[in-house]
Amino acid sequence: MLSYSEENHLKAIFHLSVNNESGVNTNSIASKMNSKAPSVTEMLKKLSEKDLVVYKKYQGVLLTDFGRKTALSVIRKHRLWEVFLVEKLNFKWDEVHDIAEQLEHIKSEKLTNELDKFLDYPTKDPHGDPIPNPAGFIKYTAKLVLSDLLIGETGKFVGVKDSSSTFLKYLDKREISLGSNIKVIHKEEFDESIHIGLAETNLSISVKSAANIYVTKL
Amino acid sequence: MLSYSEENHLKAIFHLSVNNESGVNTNSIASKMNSKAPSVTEMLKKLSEKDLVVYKKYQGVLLTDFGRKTALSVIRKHRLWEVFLVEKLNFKWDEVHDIAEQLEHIKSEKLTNELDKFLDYPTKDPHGDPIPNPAGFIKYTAKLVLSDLLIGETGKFVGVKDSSSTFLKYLDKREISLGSNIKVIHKEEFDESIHIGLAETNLSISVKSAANIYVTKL
DNA sequence: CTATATTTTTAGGCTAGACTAAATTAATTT
DNA sequence: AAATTAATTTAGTCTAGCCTAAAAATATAG
Repeated sequence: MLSYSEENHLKAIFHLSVNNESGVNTNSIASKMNSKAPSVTEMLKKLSEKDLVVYKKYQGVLLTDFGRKTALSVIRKHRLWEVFLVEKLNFKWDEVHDIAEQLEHIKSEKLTNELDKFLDYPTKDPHGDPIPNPAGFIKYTAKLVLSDLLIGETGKFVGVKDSSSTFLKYLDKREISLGSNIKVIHKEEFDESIHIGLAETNLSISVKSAANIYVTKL
Repeated sequence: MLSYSEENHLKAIFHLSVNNESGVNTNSIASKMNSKAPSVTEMLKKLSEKDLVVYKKYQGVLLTDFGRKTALSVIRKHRLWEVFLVEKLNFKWDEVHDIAEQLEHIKSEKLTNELDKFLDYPTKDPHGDPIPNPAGFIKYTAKLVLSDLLIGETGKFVGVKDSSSTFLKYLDKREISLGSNIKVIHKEEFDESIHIGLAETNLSISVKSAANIYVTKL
């Protein structure tokens, strides 16, 4: 039985492992966990004992298959609960993260699988992130970002990179919501800001924002 | 922000306070918590610091109004989650306790209240126990037990005193379920066992079982 | 009303998980 | 390639929550 802290470290390592085949740094884990490097080192030793990670002093850390599966089970729960909160309990997509951080640690396989069924086997969470299946398989889709589109192209808004509450509220205010079609009308040379067309309105957003918006080309 | 352990101690004290106006014993709390007396003493000091209980050395402990409200908020969450598990996720009433013990500590008032709304404001949990309202008000109903009924009387099964999984399974096997009408047909003098009539069948149960079955007289 | 038994508290120890400060290893610069 | 900088680990400390054993207070019995 893993502790919350162990599960959270596994999750952090999992997220940092993406595009990082060579081993995850102690410091990057600490910063993701809002803790300090010595706490991480200690935890890595423990996770290594339990065969959840492969850890060699000063060499960074990687998940074992077992560790990866465990991390994905936590992520699965997190994302299922997010769907539950938005679909069933009227939460907005910017309100669900902190609660899901708590719910993801509830231990009951039956609960997770019944929840999955109750929600009709969703494949994505409210931010567009894929939900791992019970076996720990996760279906990644190639990630294109709004700022990658050329002038004249249209993309469907399928997810956000940074799902901080402030960014999500920013999108809500501008009525840019998951599933909308977004057309790139013009790119400003001066500041690289992008003029976009939505169903009803046109507006201008910064590159920084555009780089946070995942789209699929239409 | 209270810890799980603090919340669990408050809950234990609350349950032990019923029919115990004069103060709850350290040992009884320890036994309910599966811990030892010194751990309880330490916790009582802390809860007292936080004005959740009134505690005087060697004199037992009682909840303050604030402590009582806090305990009821945890109990409210516990029971709402139990309803959710049974009504929405196909759990049996004997399977929900351990999971609700985890879910009851999730911190989000909005979550609790939205869940309440989603479940259509239930007043009882799957074992017939009343669900406190958001203000911490709990509506007790006078508790009559099947073994209190006289021969010829019929009661409606509204709850169980001991909700251990073994007892609940015992009831399921005999198809005695919440809401059933139960008629007392005969009481055996020898062993005080009770012959009862259900919708379809008649059967005989022990006094011990009958004393665990709450009914309202019809 | 003393003596014994029971209950509760104190004293001191342990583990998990965090931390700071210091030491060590690795990486980078010149 | 040595020196400096950065990253990581070790050493030692702290708190929460638990424990056992011993001491103290209360309750019970003769």
